[in-house]
Parts: sequence; C-alpha cells; structure tokens
Amino acid sequence: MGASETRRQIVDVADQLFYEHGFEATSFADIAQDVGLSRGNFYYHFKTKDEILGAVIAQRMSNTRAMLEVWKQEAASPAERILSFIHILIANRTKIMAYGCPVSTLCNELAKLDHAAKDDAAGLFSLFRDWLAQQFAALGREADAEALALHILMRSQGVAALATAFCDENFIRREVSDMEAWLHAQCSSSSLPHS
Amino acid sequence: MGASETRRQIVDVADQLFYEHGFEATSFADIAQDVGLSRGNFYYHFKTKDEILGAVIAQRMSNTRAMLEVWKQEAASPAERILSFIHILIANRTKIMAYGCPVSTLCNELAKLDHAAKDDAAGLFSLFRDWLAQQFAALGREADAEALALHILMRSQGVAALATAFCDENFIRREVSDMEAWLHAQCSSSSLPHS
DNA sequence: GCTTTCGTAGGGCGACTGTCCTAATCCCTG
DNA sequence: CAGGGATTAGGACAGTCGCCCTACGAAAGC
Repeated sequence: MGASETRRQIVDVADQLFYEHGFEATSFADIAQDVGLSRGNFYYHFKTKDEILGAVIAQRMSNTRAMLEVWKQEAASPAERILSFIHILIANRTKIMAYGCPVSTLCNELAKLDHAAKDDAAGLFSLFRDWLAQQFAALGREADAEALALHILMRSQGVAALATAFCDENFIRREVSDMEAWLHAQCSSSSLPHS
Repeated sequence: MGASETRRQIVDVADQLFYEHGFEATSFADIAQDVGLSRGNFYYHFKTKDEILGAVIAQRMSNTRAMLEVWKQEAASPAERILSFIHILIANRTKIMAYGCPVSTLCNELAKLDHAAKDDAAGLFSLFRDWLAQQFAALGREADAEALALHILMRSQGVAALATAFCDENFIRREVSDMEAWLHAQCSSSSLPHS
C-alpha cells in the first residue's frame, strides 16, 4: 500500500471524526485506531494536527465542488438545482440531527478556538453561496442573487441547528416544504423580498 | 467573601469562557485564572467540570427566563415582543460574529461530545420556542403557533451561523429586516405559511 | 547478491488535563 | 483572646495530549 493511499485514508477518517466528535475532541490516537496505524507514525504523513485539518478542509472543498458540479449537470433548470441543495437537509437528516451541519459546526469550533484555519473553513460556505447565487442569477435575479443565495443558505443552517437540538424530523420536512414554496415564489415574481 | 459569592463568580466566568472558547477548550486553570483562585481549590465548590457545566446551563436558563419576562412586560403587543427577540441579533451582533449563538454552539458541542447535559442545553431552545409560541398564539395563530415559533427561531439560528462564518454585519441587518417583514405579514393575515 | 529508500512500529518527551488531598489561613463565634 | 468551622493555596496524582525520534521490516534498484 502506497503512502498516498494511507494519507487519503487518514484524511477520510479524520474528516468523519472531526464531524462526529469535533476537531479538538479528536486525538491522534483516535484517528490512528480507526485507520489501524501506529499513532507515532502519523508524523511521517502529517507534521501537525493542523496539517491534518488543512487536508480535511481541502478535501471537503474538493468534494463540495464535485457535488455542486453534479447537481449542475443533473438538474435541468436553475430552480431544480437549488432544490437539490435544499434537499440535502432531507437526505442527511439522520447525521444532521446527531451532529449538525458539518460546515457550520466546524466553523463555529474554529472560531471559538481562534484557529488560523477558520477562514478556510468558512470558504466552504462561500462555495455554496457563489454556486447558489449563480443559480439565482440564471433565474433572472442578477440584482440580488447573492442576497437570495445567503438567504437560502441561512435557512438551511437554521434548520440544521434546530434539528440537532430537537431531533425533530417533522420540523425538517416542514421547513423544507416552506423553502420550496419560497423558492417557487421567487421564480414567479421579480419583486425584491429584501427591502 | 462568602462561598456562595465565589461560586456565583465561578459560574459567571465559566459561562463567558464556555461561550467564547467552548466547553472542552476551557480548562479549570483558565477559569481559576480569571476568577483569581487557585485551580486546585475548585474541588471545594464543584466536584467535577460537568457540575460547573450544569450550573452554567441552570444560570442561563434562569437568565433567559428573566429576559423573556422583561420582554413580556416592556412590550405592549405580542408582535412587539417577538420583535424584541428578533433584535437580539442586532444587539449582540459583535459577539455573534465572533463566537456564534451561545445556545446553538453549546448544543452542537455537547451533541458531538455525546455529553449527558446535551438535552439540558437544548432546553434553552425550548424556553424561547414556548415563549415565542405563546406570543403567536396571542396573535390569533393558536393552530400553528409552535410551527411559527420554530420558524422564527430557526431564522435567528441561521443568521447567527452565517454571521459567524462571514462576519457580515450588513447581512444580519438585511435578514432582520426580512424577518420583520415576515412577522408583519403573519400579523395581517391568518393564512397558513406552512402548507 | 547488496544497498538504498519507503513506510511503519513503538515508545519517549514535556506539557497539560481533571481530580483529589493536605496543610495553612481566614473570619466568625464564644 | 481562644477555638473551630469555612475557605483557601499549592501541589501530587495518573492519564492523555501533540509532537518527535529511532530502530526495524519490506520492497525496489543497481
């Protein structure tokens, strides 16, 4: 097994553990155990824990870009693409109720730790924001595309936050329906929702 | 200085540090330093760190109840009371942009740690939810009061999450205006927003 | 064949964690 | 002033943290 394969495996495991237990609560030993490696040997692949974090964020950025590209190709219309985004709340509802949104929880943790990589983590949000803004612009809402993108992104974050606290699946479905209705209203009118 | 006074001081400092740096990242030594006590001496006031967490959550519950009571007495109409809630996003914008919402960030951290007190922390959300539902019911929306309460609570959470990531004060003000407009629409119509 | 390189195992390092104990000090009461 | 419970300081304790080093094994190139 090559070193790059092991490295990829470490990043995969770290990604999952950072999501499920948090960055700080995940130790080298935890990652090593799940990968099946000696903990001391990590130094060969990553000099520091922050380096692992950097690799995890980079992988998430790459995975997110790929996912957005798939959504762009699979969905015919901009509205359907936005729906693809909205529906991750349903698709990932179990994990969200248990661990929250992987992006916001990481951003929040790094913000509290005042970690150097906190802006990099926020870059994941920018990826979604820009992609969503692109879709709203394609819907003819060039003027306020970014505001609309941030609005729908904000809603998904709010739903994730309360879903984690209350573990209420019905709440998620109700709010997703509400987001769909909102999106439909945006499509059929050009009035600004933001005064 | 009595022991109860020292205890209160410990809880105050712990509350702030848990908010700004997170529960796990805050050590006994950190709290001791800010309070000005010997770290070993904590055992006299609190047997475990979890006990401090419990006291912090209890104090937040108490403070929140008091705040909601003040809002209830200061605002004449239910709509104005809900506006009081919405405007904490503006009033606390600086801290929110730096550390996020104190309730959701604690809930998320405890959920990831699978901590025994995670449900207690979620109880803070219940406090807001029930209070908001009470106001919506007073607005004549008894049928979907809780859904409306969760909706506005969800929005505040989403705004807080993105405000932390992007540190964008204009975004907060724009979404707050949007929430005000939504609230106004709820007042002047009895149609269900949630199909 | 031998040697070089790659990847790993295992453990040591100082620092820090939450927890716990003990001895000293404070302040209130008699 | 003397006694005694309340409160404190300071450090010991075992465990874990991220980090770093060295020796071993397994391939691969000459």
